[in-house]
Amino acid sequence: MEELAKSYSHENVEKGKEDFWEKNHYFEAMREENINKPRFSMIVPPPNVTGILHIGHAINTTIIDIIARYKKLSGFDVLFLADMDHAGIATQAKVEEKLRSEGINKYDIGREAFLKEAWKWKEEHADYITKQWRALGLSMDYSKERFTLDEGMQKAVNTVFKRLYDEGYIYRGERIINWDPVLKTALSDIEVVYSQDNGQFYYFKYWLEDHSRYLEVATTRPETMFGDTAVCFNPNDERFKGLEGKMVINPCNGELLPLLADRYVDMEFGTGAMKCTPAHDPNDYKIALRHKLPIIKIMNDDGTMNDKCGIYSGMDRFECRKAIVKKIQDDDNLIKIENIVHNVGHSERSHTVVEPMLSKQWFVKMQPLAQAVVDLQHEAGQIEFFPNRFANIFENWLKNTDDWCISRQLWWGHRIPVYTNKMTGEIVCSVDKLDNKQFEQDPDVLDTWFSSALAPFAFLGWPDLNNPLYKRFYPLDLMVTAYDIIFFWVERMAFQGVHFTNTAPFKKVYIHGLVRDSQGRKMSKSLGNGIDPFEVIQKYGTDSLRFALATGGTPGMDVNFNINRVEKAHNFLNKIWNASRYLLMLLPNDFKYEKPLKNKLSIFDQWIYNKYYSVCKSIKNNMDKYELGQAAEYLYNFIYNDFCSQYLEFTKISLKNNSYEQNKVTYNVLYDILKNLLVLLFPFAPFITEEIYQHLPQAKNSIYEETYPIDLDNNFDSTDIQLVDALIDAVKLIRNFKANNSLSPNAHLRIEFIGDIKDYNLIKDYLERFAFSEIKFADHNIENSVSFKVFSLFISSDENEMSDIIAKRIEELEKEIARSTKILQNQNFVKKAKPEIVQKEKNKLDLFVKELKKYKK
RNA sequence: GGGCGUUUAGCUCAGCUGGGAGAGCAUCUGUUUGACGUACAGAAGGUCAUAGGUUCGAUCCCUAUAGCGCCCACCA
Repeated sequence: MEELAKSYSHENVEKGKEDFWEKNHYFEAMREENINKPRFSMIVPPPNVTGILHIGHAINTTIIDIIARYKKLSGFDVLFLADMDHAGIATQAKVEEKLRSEGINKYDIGREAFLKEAWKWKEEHADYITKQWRALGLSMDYSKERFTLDEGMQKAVNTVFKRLYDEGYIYRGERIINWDPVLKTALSDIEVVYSQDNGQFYYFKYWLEDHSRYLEVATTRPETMFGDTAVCFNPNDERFKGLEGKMVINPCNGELLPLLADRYVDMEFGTGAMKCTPAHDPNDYKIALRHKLPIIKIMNDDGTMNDKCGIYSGMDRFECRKAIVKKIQDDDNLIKIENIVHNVGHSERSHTVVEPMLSKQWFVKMQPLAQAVVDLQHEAGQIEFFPNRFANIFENWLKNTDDWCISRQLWWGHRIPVYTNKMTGEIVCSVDKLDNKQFEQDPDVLDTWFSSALAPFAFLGWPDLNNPLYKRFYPLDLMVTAYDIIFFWVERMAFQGVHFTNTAPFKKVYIHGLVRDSQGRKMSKSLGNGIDPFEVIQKYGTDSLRFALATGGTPGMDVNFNINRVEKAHNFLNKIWNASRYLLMLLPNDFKYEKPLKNKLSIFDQWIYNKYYSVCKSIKNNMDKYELGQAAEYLYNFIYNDFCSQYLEFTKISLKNNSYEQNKVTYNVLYDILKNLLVLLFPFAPFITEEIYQHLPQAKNSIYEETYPIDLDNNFDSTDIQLVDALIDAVKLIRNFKANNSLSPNAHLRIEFIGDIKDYNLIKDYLERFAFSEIKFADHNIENSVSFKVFSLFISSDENEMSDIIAKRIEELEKEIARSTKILQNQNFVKKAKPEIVQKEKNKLDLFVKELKKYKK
């Protein structure tokens, strides 16, 4: 057997493992040998094919992968599906940019040629993403990889569209939408990001037609004044009594505007008089409908003013704002300019200021569809959120959401499957493509999220209900995603799933937080505080990054990424590496594992098994709750402290002193526990555990073929276990004592040990070795046999020193006794506290008193 | 305006059903102990944001307050 290298090198360990696993089909779901196992299914939130995976992807995929590997070793047939998103707007913007840099305008080459370019882009970037996935150590099923724009998805999307269209849930209508003048497309409400921007509030004079007086009207957007068709005030506003129906002069163009009263206007805000621009403000639009006002669009798609704006036509909207203010000022109609901070909507993608605009678009009528999800939640509680608080956020959104604008004025995406008959003008929605000689297809494409919403079922083969993948793995068992795409994705998957498959598309949703920098700031290019996961991997390895990400925080909470944590993880892995190396050095060449007989186990063996079994239980409990950080913490502490610091050290004594026959037991225990520790750690750090595993005697082809330890029998003599705990405490006390008294750590002390002694020699050796002290056992078989916890009596050769120490100890004991007595004298405590708590306290007091007696006799 | 989260050691964070406050890093002291100096042994460091309440008992439950952060809505 090849030996483990002297020191842990993540480069060597991680090289080639993904290939090995993949070649051996460990990542594939629905292999014949697994078909009788219970299933567990997840998909990765499809990353955009725009390119680079960031630390946010890393935490998301790491969580999913840990669960996938855990489930796999727990005996499930796991589907962890690889997929990517065509990311309409984002990708199109990138491709356009690339073409521009080559001096190509997309309109010159046309739609078809542009799409060819986009597909080329997709192929290149998909390759790169796959490489990154593999670097992150993901165990996705690549053989079933899907893309939101692949053939199957086209069919699914068109099927969904047509059904919603036929059922009246999709309609085309003219409404105020959010327009991105840079990308020249409509956006949905949630693609608009609001920020508190500095701005100006302009107060203008609106003269009455007869010039008898003027009204003050304030606006933040003077450039829209060409689109004004009224000035409004609240009907209860005394200031404007009797003015309704009169006309005022629009100071930007001299045209007359009616004054009208509408409840919408807030008397407290601004001047109480509001200009109404129906084509460029959703509220104004509603007012216009109520009062049948004309609706005038005054802007082009690129954010320049259109021909309704006289001399300003063709001017950029912000230039126009300045120009109009200047003109009004020159006309002496400017009253004042106030600096304000107000909420301004920006495009999520281009970051430009979004222009609300009247536009004919396709919409999904959300209320009935959303309500179906809410109803299902209430009836069956189908989707379980973790952490639970996100369930309310999820539901509130569904209850309040508006219609969803799904059409985008782009080329890259699912083209809307609606056609106009060129001859008859008839509108036809069709799943299959219609002949373009006879029919003209709607030029727009669908919002990317429209297709990714179908992912849970469409990626599994829907609408083919007989697809084996769909039959076996739908609905998904778990969806893992960050809270920032609950509205974009989780909600929409939910309503589409419920509508088309009559069930929630996933049973459970695990929501994790965002990764921030070590000071909790959002990572951003301008701050230069971004963490590139692949740089971290290069330096510390994937295993370390994974472990750090899994233990860095708690579910639902943002993680402040601290490189210290990765270093800690790396040191931890090094620790296991070396512990394993030590063990492999020990084991005889012909070692064959035999389950050690219980009655052959030493007190130390029993002790470690006991700790091991209980830690297994805690780990499994937490893994099942997806409390990965908690599970990893248990594992970390067990490996560092119980296994390495304590048990490995114990074995050094017995291995030195015992016969080969006895040592065989120790070898078996060591082997057994180490092997299972590798299995427990495997989900978090798959590479190093696989590497070590393959060096173990009797290793199978891969650690993948091991099973997660479960159903362990933990029936040991608690007295023996307490004894070892007591020994550990004793060593601590002695070391502590030496340090506090400026004695060298290996200074010899004579120690009297009080308690019922079983493995006399072992204990003696142990204490001599780890406490460097001679042991004298006093009161062998004294009256109580459980007093292992407290037994320390130090005897140094120096009598004075000794009395100091005893005095200190007595003081301590008296304090403890006082505390315990006080609690126990409280009748309410004795009456009302749980009996085991009371008993615990009594036992403690008992021990303290007994120890004190020893010193005082 | 509505909702949510958070406040624990110098820093980054754990703390699962209420029963003597934990880790890693940083700091200080010591150590060629049978794998590991990427280590080992130890020390120091906390009014668990504040004020009330419930309870025999509160970091944990309730109420208020404050700081920090997020989400939704949105006023021209």
